[in-house]
Amino acid sequence: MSFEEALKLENQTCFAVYACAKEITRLYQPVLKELGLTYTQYIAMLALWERDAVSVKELGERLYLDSGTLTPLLKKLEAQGLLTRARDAGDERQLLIRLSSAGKALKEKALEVPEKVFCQSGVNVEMLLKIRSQMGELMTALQPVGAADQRGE
Amino acid sequence: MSFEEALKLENQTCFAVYACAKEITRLYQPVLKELGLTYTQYIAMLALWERDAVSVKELGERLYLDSGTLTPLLKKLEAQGLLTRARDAGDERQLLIRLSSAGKALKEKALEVPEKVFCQSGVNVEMLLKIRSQMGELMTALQPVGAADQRGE
DNA sequence: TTTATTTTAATTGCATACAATTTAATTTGA
DNA sequence: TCAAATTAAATTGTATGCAATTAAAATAAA
Repeated sequence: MSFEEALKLENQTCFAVYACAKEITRLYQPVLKELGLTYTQYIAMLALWERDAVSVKELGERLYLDSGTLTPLLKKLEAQGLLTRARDAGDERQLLIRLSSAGKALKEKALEVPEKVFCQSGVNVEMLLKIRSQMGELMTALQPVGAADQRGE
Repeated sequence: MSFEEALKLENQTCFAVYACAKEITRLYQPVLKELGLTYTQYIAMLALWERDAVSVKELGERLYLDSGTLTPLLKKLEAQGLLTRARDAGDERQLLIRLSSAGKALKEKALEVPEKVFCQSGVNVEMLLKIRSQMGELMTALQPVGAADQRGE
């Protein structure tokens, strides 16, 4: 591919992924609105439904988000009564996020989200699974770059 | 897959794409910093290098961005001297975006961006092409949903 | 122990994103 | 023609997203 071709928008894999990510969150939006959640709030709740009483740091590592994003987001979820934020008694640096009963209860309503979104999309299961595995491959291919610093390389 | 499994973070294709998109822009960031551009500004310039003197609307359709995002972004690029913003004489509603000589000249420096980013990533060409075509498929599968309104369905 | 370093969140500042509304210009229709 | 509807940007308001800095707490090291 020529340098010229390499700059065309339609040839950018980065743009394809970027555009898809936005389109996907757009698809979720109306469904999540029924739960009173934004997309980012939804994935935060997904993480908490899997593992409760975690620190902001752990949550951030799982969601690839830092405290700059999570602190205000978690404050909003706290204001909605879905979770509590309290310092860890053993290590006051850490803030433990715990689901409230309302937060746990919301999971029941969320159970139908994946199917609803899937039905609204024109995607079949095979494509979905293929994409997920491919994104996983891509992520592991990209991650070492940033992770090298942490390992001191 | 059970409803329970369907809510696990690692099973979310949406999250996989969302996380990859962020990781990709992170990868571009240091390379684009040398050009004085953010990722979104970069894809806007890519579009303009392909076709100059376009309206905000046309640019928005190609980038999947609306005027709420583009107006401030284009004002910044104008302030950097990369483009001009002027109403279309034929239709005063439209704002025509035109590259300045500096904006056109920047393309030369940008020619090496794709390769630089590619080399920094641990991705091979095959994976890249496969992902791009898959994202294209996904986009067309998702687009009809939103596009139906425009077609009046 | 007591200072230096590290760790964890919060904060600050900047740049998106996008829904909803507003404004100005153009086109449609009665 | 001229009011109604439509279109294109800009604006407003809310919610991310992240780099960089700050503050507080814990750990390491001298």
